Amino acid sequence: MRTYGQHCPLAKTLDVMGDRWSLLIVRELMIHGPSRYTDLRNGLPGIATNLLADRLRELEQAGVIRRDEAPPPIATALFRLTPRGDELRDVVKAMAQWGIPLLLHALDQEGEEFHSRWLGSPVTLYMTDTAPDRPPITIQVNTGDEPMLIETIGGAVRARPGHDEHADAVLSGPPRPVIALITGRIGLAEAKAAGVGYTGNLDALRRIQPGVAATA
Amino acid sequence: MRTYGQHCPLAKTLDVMGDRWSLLIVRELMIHGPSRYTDLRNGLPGIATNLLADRLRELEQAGVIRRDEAPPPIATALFRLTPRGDELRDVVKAMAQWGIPLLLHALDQEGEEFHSRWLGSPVTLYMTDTAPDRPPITIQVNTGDEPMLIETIGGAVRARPGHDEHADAVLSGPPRPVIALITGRIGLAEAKAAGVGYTGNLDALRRIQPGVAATA
DNA sequence: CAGCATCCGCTTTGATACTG
DNA sequence: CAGTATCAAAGCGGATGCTG
Repeated sequence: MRTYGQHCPLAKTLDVMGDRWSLLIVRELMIHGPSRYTDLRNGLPGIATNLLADRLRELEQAGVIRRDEAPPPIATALFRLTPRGDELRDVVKAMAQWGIPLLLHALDQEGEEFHSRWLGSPVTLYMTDTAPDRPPITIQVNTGDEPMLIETIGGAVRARPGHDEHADAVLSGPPRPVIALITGRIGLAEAKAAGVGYTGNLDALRRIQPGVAATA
Repeated sequence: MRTYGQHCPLAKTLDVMGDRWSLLIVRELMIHGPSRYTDLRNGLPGIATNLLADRLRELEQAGVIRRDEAPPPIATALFRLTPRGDELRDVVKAMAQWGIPLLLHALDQEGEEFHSRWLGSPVTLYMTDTAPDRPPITIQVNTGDEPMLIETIGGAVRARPGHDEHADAVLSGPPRPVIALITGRIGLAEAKAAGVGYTGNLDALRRIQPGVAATA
């Protein structure tokens, strides 16, 4: 293993998690929960198969993930985060937050080929339900190629394709201002000016945006 | 530039900051402020000179750092974080926090060659003065090869070699439990059992430990 | 087919030497 | 001091093949 050889906590973390793909593997496990080798492969387009195997070994050795062999009859191994691996959530969140402007900028650049499912990463990585004890909420988002639902579930926030007649709020408009509004980069007024329409109660949105930092 | 090609804010951040040394350069600028090329080189033992030059170019292009040419007479360029670069503080902090156990583990392993100056990274990266409006505090730490002072200054926390007769508190003992106590991994009772002695008021310590997360 | 290991060409990194 | 130039070694991406 190549290390920085520095007695610094940041350098130590990079010694373990600084290799290419490592943090993205952790992201996959955070978003989707325990996953098979192939699930990870599908979620990480471009990774070489040997690299994925290498990384999984290294992360297991570092105590970040665990490989659970499934029971003998059916059986394919499942990879899941250890508690120690789950503690990387703050790291992933901080990096995801920093990346939101890059994401918005990329949307401006790369033509019109936006897929609604891309909402998944910003939402799941970046948002937390700050009031998990209150009734769950659902926000429907109409942007891009298919409607998406943003839902709270057990303190976390998920996004999945779908629609719901009884959503607490409905957002519609071009991807860029919609994402900027969702992630709190712009306010409602600015979003409206950029073509975002909504119905329902947007307090629901405020509940799942960062700000209060309910992680601690 | 090699990118992951994913529409995910984490992947976008890694596209920019995921290369080897990049985050450590940012760390140097966070700890020491605007720095010359040689200062960075000294703070990053092992980096190849061409890599440092490459990274500085890339980070400048990404808007993370700025290169300020000094005025014509004297003159050597200074590198400093842009506001956008300074926003990486949460990322660095989260990674540093995750790395504390690795640091402690490394101290157990690597013989007795501990240098007190290594306190610098954990302290500066990991701690924040949660009460910057109150009078500054000073904690003297006697561990390793030379006494260190931990001081609050303008909301930040620094560590530097030195001693102060009038420090608010004095900690003494073996490096491992001292660091664990400082970073809040263990409590006072456990630290005492591990050979840590103290005089003065340890409330000062509590003021600069994480917990309340005064970053937002 | 899932879960790798192997081989190969390319890119990135590391160590050192050299220059304005 | 602040880099550039050079070259070997390591890491990575892609394809392929092997094993249950």
